Formats: sequence, C-alpha cells, structure tokens
Amino acid sequence: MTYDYLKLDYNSDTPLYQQLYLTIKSAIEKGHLKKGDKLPSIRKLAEDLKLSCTTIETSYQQLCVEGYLVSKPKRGYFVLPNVEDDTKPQKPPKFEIKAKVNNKILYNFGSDCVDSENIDIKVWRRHIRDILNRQEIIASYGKHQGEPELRKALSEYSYGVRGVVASPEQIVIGAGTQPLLSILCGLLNSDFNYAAMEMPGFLQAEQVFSDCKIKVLHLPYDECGIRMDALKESETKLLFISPSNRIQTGLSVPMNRRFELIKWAEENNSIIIEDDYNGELRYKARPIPAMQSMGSEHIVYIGSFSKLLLPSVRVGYMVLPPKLLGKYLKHAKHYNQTASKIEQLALSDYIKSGQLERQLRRLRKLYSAKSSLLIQSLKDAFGKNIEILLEETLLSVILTVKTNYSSSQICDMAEKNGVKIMPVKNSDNIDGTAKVMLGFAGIPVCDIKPAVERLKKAWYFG
Amino acid sequence: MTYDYLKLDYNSDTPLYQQLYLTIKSAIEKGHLKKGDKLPSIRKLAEDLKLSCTTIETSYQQLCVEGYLVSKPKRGYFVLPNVEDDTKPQKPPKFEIKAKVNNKILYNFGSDCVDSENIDIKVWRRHIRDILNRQEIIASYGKHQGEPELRKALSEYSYGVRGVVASPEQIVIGAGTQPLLSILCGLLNSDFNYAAMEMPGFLQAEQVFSDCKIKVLHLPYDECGIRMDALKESETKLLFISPSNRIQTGLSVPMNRRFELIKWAEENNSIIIEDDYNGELRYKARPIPAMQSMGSEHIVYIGSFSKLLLPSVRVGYMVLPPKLLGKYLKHAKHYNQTASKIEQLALSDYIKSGQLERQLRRLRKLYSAKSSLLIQSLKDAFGKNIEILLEETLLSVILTVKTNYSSSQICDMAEKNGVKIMPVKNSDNIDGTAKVMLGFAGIPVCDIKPAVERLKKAWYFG
DNA sequence: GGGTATTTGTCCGTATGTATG
DNA sequence: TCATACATACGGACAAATACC
Repeated sequence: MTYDYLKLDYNSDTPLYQQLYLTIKSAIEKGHLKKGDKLPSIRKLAEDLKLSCTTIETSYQQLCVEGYLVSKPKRGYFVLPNVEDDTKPQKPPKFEIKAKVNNKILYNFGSDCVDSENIDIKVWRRHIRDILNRQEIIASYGKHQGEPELRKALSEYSYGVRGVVASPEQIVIGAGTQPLLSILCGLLNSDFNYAAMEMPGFLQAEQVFSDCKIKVLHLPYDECGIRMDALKESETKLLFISPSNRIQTGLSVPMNRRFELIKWAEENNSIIIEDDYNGELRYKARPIPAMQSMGSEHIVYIGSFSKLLLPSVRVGYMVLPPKLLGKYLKHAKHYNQTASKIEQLALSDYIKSGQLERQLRRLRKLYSAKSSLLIQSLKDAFGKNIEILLEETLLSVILTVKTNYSSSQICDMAEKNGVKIMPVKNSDNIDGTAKVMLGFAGIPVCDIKPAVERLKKAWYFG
Repeated sequence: MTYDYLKLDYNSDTPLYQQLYLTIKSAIEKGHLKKGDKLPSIRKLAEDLKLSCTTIETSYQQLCVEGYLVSKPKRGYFVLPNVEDDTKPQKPPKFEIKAKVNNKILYNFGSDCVDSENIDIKVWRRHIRDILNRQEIIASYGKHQGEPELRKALSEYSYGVRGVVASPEQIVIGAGTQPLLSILCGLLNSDFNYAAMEMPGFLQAEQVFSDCKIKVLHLPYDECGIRMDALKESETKLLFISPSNRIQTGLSVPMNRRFELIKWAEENNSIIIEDDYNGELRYKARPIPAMQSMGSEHIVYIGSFSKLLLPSVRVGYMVLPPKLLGKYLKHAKHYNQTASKIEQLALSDYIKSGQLERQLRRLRKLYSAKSSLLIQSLKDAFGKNIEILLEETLLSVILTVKTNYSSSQICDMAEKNGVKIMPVKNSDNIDGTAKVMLGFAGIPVCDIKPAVERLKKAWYFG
C-alpha cells in the first residue's frame, strides 16, 4: 500500500518528518493501522511522497522510540500493540459472520444461470490462452468498432445460423446488449423520443432508453407479439422486440406478424431493434431466421452469447443498416470499445474453428432433453393440478398451477423449500390459478426430477 | 562503540568544532588512531556527543584539508588511507529492443499508445491463467455492480494511491469510463440538463452526455482550469473535469482552484465528475490527491487503468457519493456489468498482490526518464527555435515552434516523414509560432533521440 | 530446491536555511 | 557581516532478507 494521500504541507512551519510522525501516530491511535500491520517501506514512501529516505526514517524512528513501531531489520516496520490492547483481553479473531440463509437454494430455476457442466470450458480456456501468448495483441488498444477478425467471423456466423445479412463493416461489437443500445440511442437521438416495447419489457433495455431520455411505451400484446393496432396508434417510430424469445412468455413472433411489423417500419420510416436473444437456440421446431434476414433496412439486429458460450463472457454485436452505419462511422472514434479485446479475439478463433456451431448443436440437444424431462416430470408429479402453458419454449417452462395463493406466494413457498422459481408478472390469482416460470438452463439433467419432487412437497406438504 | 572520551568543554571560548578537530588531530599524532582506521560516522558522533552533524563535519573537513583524513564518499572518513582507485565499473546501458516499425509511421507521438516493452505482460498473463483455472468463476454471470473482490481491492488501492475514500459498496465497475458515465447520466438524468467542461473537452465523455441528452457547455479556462466566473455564470449544476491531467494542456488543477470548485458544488448543490485520468502518474512533483479525497459528497470519482496496466484491459470504476449510491442501488439490477469477469478477478488479484503498485512505481520512473530525455533531445536539436511550454506534464510535452506554418501543417510535415504528432487545438499561427503536442507514452526510450532527429529533418530539410 | 533479482532497514556524506551572537 | 551551531532534508551505497523463477 502506498500512502500518497498523506497530505503534507511543504509550507507549514512544522517539519515534514514531524507531520509524517503525527499522521502515522494518529492513524495508529484511531485504529486505521492495527497491531502487526506492516508500514510501507521507507523507500516506497519516500518515492510516493517525493521525500528523502532520511525524512521518512526520522519519523519512523521517532515512532519506534515512543513505542508505536518496531523495526524488524530488512523486513520492515510494524505497528506494536498499544497499551489498551495489552490491558484488554485479546480480542478473538474476527469472524466474518455471514447472514446464514435459512432456506438454502438447492435448485435454482431463476433464469440467469447456465448449467456449467455441459459447457466445454477447456476449449474456451485454450483459446484464451492462445491469445494471451501473442504479446502484440494485449499490449495495444482495441479497435473502436471491435476487432476486425471477430467482425468478419460474426458476419459469416450470423449469416449461417440466423440468416443475418451483414458485412463486417456493418457490425459493431460491445460488452453485451446494453452498451450497444447506448450507442444506438445516441445515433437515433434527435429523431426519436419514444420507444415501444411489449409490456412488460426487457428491463435492461428500458433502462438504457430512459437514461437516454427516450420514453418507453409499453404496448399491449397478443400471443403473436405486440399488437399492430396499438403500435400504429402510438405513433412511435422506434420499436424494440425480441422476436425469438419474448420476455415472460418465451414465445416467438410468427412470420405473418413479422411481415406486418416490417411493413409498418418501412411505411412509417421507423426503426425496429431486433434483440435476437436466444435466437440460435430454437430446437423443437424449425429455427425461424432473424427478422433482419428479411432484407429490411429498417432493422437493427442485436446478438449476444451469454447463454451460448459462457455467462462470464460479455460480448455482443449489432448490425447497423447502411443509413445508421454512416451516422455511426462519423462518431465511431468517440466510442471506446467496451468488450475485452482478448475475449473478442478468443471468440473470433472459437467461431472460425467451428467450435461455436458445435457447441450450439450440443446445447440444442441438451436443452431439448432437459425441456422434455422437466415437462414430463411436472406432469408426473402434479397431474391435472398444473397445466403447461406452451411446450415450445426455449429455456423456460411456464406453468399454470391450480391454487388459492398468488404467484409470488407459491414462489415463496417453493423458495422456503430450496427451490427458486419466478412468478409471472401481471398474473394475479383470479380464477384459482397462478402462473410461474421455471428456467431450466442452470439445472443439471440429474437434478430435474428431484427438483420437481421437492416442489411438489413444498406446495402440498410444505 | 561510543566516543564519550572525546571530552568537550561546552563553555569554552574555543568553538566545539575546533575542540573536536584538535582532539582528533592529537589522537592521530599520538597513534591512538592508526593508518586506515575508520572514524566514527558523522551521525554517530553527532548523536553520542549530542552535537549537530554539521559541527562534526566541519572538524572532519578541516582534518581532510590538512591531510590527516580522507573522505570516501558514502563510506566514511579514514585516517591517512591508501589512496584507492574508486574504479567503479560502469554498467553498460541497457538496450531496449526497437518496437516494430509501422508502414509509414516510424515514431508515433499520438497519445493513445503505451510503450509495450515496459509492461510486464507475463505477470498479467499468469493472473489471467489462474482465474481461468477456476471453473466455477467463468461458468457464472458476473455481479451487476462488479466483482466484490475487485471492489474491495479498489477501495484499498484508491485510498492508498489517490486518497479516495470509498467503501466497496460505493464502487461501481465498468468497461471503461464511458459505460460508467452512461450509468451516471441515468442517475442524474431528470435533474441535470447541462454539463460543463473545459473547452475543448474529452470527446468520449461529450458523446455520452449528448447521447443522454445532456447538453454540453464548453466553458473558458485559464491556467488553473475552468474559470470560476464562467462556471457560476453558466448556472449549470454538473461539471466534468480531469483535474490531474487536463485535456490538451496536461496540467493539473492546483489546490486553491480545487477548493473553489468544491465550495461551488456545495453551495450550488451541484455534482462534479472527477475523471482521475492518469492521476496516479504524477512523478516529478508530489502527487496531488484526488479531489474526492477532500471529503465532499458532491464528487463522483472515476478511475481507470488503460495507461497503467495494459491498454487492452478495459476496466474502470466510479465511486458514488451516498446520495447517488442509493439511487443507483435501486436500479442496479437493470444494468448488466460490462467489464469482463475474468479480467476483473485477475485485476483484483493483481492489485491484492501488490503488482499494480509495483507497476505504478516502475512506470513513474520510466515516464520520468522519458520525459527528461525527450525534453533534452528537443532542446539539443532545436535550440531556440522551440520553447517547451511546461516541463511538468504527464505523458506529453507541449512545444511552441517558431514557424510560419500552422500547427496542423507542421504536424502533416512531420507525419510525411514518419513522425506522428498532434496539433494543439485553438492555437492558430498568429505570432510566428505554432503549438504541437508530443505524447511519449508509446515511444521506447531508445527511439526518442532518433525521433527528434527525424522531426528536425522533417521541419528544416523535409 | 537452489540461484537470482528485488526489496528492505540501515548507514553514509552532503546541502540548505536559519537562529544567534 | 561573519562564524558557529543546529535542524531539516537529500540521494546514494550496503548487506541481509525476501520473493521469484
């Protein structure tokens, strides 16, 4: 630890070593420096404070004489126990008392986890390692728009997997969806005062909009997505949607609604932000390509990898249509890249070597199996007391439970028994049922049955 | 050994140094002190005899002049010693490997590079590797506010190095200054419509403000920073400054102006965003602590590591005052962490193990040496044709060049000859001089002289 | 586990400003 | 004004302990 902060007054009448002595003395007396603490070495402090060694030494020695410090030759100066410490019985060592959680979560169906066992960490680690060994890479700044290699890889990957048509020049990298949205809001800034979303929307996106003073409009929706009449009525010119994996329901927007939306955007000269969250992951049915692939120049595509790769890797990308790209390039230098350069390049190699698509295939199978198993387990355990809303979802299952309690109440009951599940918002118990959501991405296959059993116990015998 | 036997008469008319001189002289003549004997050091004797060092020194020097003693620097005084040759073998100067040469730019004095040779990449790589080996880390999401370990480490580090008073709870991590500013703008959002900056300001920050629809006001400044009268007149309630390393000039804001600014903020209920860019790097003078250390609750401190660690590592942090912290915590879940979890944890260990402070010391020395060398080289090469505006800067030197061309013209001339330098804005050639800036962070020591030579060639013979 | 580079307390001679007669 | 004496501060050299590889 350095002590640059020690404020010394060069013009003061009290000499520097005296000031230093007093400061340290008070630090010891106030307990900022405790018994046994090592003081900064004379040299370090001298360098930090731009003083001579001797000055520091004089202060230290004065403190030694007065019994505050001991000097252990060639090892350092240490704080001695003061008188109070001697008289008082030795304090017991500090216990870091963690607030013990009464009900430990055994099975977490919260949606923000990923089942770690089934991800090949070794391969990722190897890629990172390879990048780290290239000194010229980590010693230089990253490109503002993102590493060219990665943009090229993403251009090919997103076309192959999602049909996204994007040249590397159109792709902007960022540390997840939010920083990309921030930039996007800047580009749209002057022309757009409102953003429409499904209600309830994606909170992280709403936050960015509201931070950029773009007002969020929650529009009503039906089972196909946002309602066209409401959209047209709203007179907004900006729409944010996740057509592949709608918030709350996990449903996707069907083709005909997609056409309607695009038609709306082109007629209205509007912008649609397509957040392709989990777009790659469809598995039971044929994957629906991204809306961006339908060729409209009114769509900004945003993709990310949190559920696909490792949750700790925060790299996302957006594809700007030509008009916005021109605007972006004018200000590109004003945005520093947010994603880690190393992770960008590792991801680039990971994609180029085909690992990501291999991983994708593996995950599709895995999640498919998990989904089936979970649904079957639920049916076996609860029979007609539950109804599975939609089987064709992505990483979560939505249940309608026959109960007199509210959604949040039955979630609490589950949590007390070690199973964390999420209530579905705006689904108050009216008709003797409550809706809850079980995200299974983070539950290992072998845990699914026991988790369901425990849930049953919680609700019926808890 | 004590030397009490040297009995001195404090009340005598003969001065103490004279008495001492005589005593030693007679001791030598009488053979009590023999050839080659080492005399007690000035300090020891001064302490034993309760005299000042100078008194002893005077005696010794008189004896030296008279040929009784000889002084071997840093070793001691000796009686009639054999004249030994102090042939200290001169260490050969370390040669640093030349950096890779770019196609056109041979010497880049642009300010966005860091001299890669002098950064210990091995250590960083090892830290990253250690983190990668901990599976449970990379398989889970990062905390919204940043990893707790890193926040704790930063809390201690920033206190030690910059005097910043921040509990880990107050610290928010992000992938550089911009994402942090985005969040901050969101927190300030409704109450602040204008942000004041020095003109010309920090473009990356301006971009964020304007994206968040906070209008940027460029206020006039003097040599101490932004002008107080202009600030008060502007009626803005938000100020963005880099007090340690002001844009363009590289100067720092002196103490009295800092007090004025804080007083202004407190009276006006305003917020000062303190971008402590390169705050750690002061080296020729004593480091000025961060403004945040002065205890105001109206300051948001922002720190980063791009010039300190590796440019490719994008991790920054901000310290929120209690009032803003409460606001932030309400929305914390709506902001995903932007900085890489792995790099966060590696940095945390890097700080905890003291590597960062070691690196800091190394860089202070290195940059100090580079600065001196560059200034000397420039003076040697150009003599009176240039004037170095301020020698106490951080990573750049500002020159006033006697020329009929404009700043940008002489920069172009330099660039055509392979030397990239930057014009100082708003310094059009009026009085037969032009101002340019040379950022030397990215130039290896061994390149400095050749670069200056080439610059001379470009300007006078190009 | 052993050799090497760094860090560390310690000590060195020296320089400066100031008070006193 | 000058010699004397002091307090303060500087920067470097040394050898032991330590950390690193």
